Amino acid sequence: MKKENISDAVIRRLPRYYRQLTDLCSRGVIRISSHSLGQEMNITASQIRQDFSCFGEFGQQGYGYNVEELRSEIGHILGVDNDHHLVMIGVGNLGHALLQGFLFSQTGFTVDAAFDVSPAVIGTTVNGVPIYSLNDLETYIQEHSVDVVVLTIPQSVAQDTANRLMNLGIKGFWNFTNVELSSSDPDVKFENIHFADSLLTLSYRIANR
Amino acid sequence: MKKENISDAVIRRLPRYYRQLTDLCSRGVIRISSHSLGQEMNITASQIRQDFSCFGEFGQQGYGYNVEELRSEIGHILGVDNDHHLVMIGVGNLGHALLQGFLFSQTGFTVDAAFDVSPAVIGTTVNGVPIYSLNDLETYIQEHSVDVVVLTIPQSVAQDTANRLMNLGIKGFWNFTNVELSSSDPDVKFENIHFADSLLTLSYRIANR
DNA sequence: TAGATTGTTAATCGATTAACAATC
DNA sequence: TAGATTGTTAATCGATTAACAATC
Repeated sequence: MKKENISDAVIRRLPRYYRQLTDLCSRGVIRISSHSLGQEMNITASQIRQDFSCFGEFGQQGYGYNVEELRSEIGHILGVDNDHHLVMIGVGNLGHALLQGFLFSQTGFTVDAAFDVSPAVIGTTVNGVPIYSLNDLETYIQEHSVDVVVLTIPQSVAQDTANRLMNLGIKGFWNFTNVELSSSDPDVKFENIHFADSLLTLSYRIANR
Repeated sequence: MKKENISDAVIRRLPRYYRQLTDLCSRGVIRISSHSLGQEMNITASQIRQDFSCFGEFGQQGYGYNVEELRSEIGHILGVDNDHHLVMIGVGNLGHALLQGFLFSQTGFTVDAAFDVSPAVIGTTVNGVPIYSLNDLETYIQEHSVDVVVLTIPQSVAQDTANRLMNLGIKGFWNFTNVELSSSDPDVKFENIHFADSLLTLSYRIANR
């Protein structure tokens, strides 16, 4: 039975399922049961069936799940075939590294442009992505369809820049600044990568085993 | 009452508390109640008191918490004053960006060395951190105390490299490869930064609001 | 003292796990 | 058909929230 409200915990497991299924595909596995999938992922079979059942009926009794079909269903749920468009704000070391190394296309995103304040990079291209002046942001956003912005800018300007982008109608933020961004509009979504938080939890766990 | 088993959910909130308290400190706030802290962080006062009570009694009835003191207590719990030592494996775009931009010292870590296979970077220094050949890994680890390694290497060599490091006794992995690493030793801790997983959850949420 | 706020116990809520009828 | 495995309902477990006596 499809559910109305999907919990955050379920959503966060979806990319892991997708990753595991992609791996199974590449290993040539055709079908898999919730039990075997659970063994590989350290998740109970019950949870797997519960999770999938939030979105539909993808399996077959007595058989299990077709790997390729299930992968494609979960990809669809995650929106990898939605042709999302993205621009990057801030092309410092980290922004540069993402443009060079992160496979945006594998998650269904196209990077159309990047913006920075430094004359040294404005007008150049990184991995095929043109870098414009942050002064041209308003014009650009009004003329293009942008689903998500990546914030790879200094902490100090994070909330201000986010506000500027929200005023332009941006509703998806992939936030790499170590700042908790917020909005009064519940339709605006923030996804944070907090490096420091992550390393601190590791610090805690190596000190408390 | 101090608890024996701290749940993962609590641990993951600690760095956020630490961040918020650092901010309060810098704003000159001296004391705060669980209620006001909760308002600022969008957490119930109950949860805050529950969380803190896992580790001790840091507040005072009728007063609340001393911001600076509480910050220091939580920092101590997280291990920021433990003088953890860290080496980086793989100095590509991302490794480079982290060495240049991430403030390791703010989380109590010292980066002593980095390793790579590329002759172009071996022997050089990035932000004061010497880059050695991956061939010298064994010797180095045996001669130095290393608490955590950062894995910023290609997916394809992730698990093998991790195994090699585990054999050398490394028990803390900050893993930036999009691979689920595992170990049979429960004392080995992995903390993953899965960029793709993060962006996919954002993709899901902008498509389903 | 009176008001505020803690730490903790009890109640509620939600998520995970177990069980099982349905059925391929 | 018999065995396997699903989707779903019920039971359990754990985490969050509410309530309150203790006390600064």
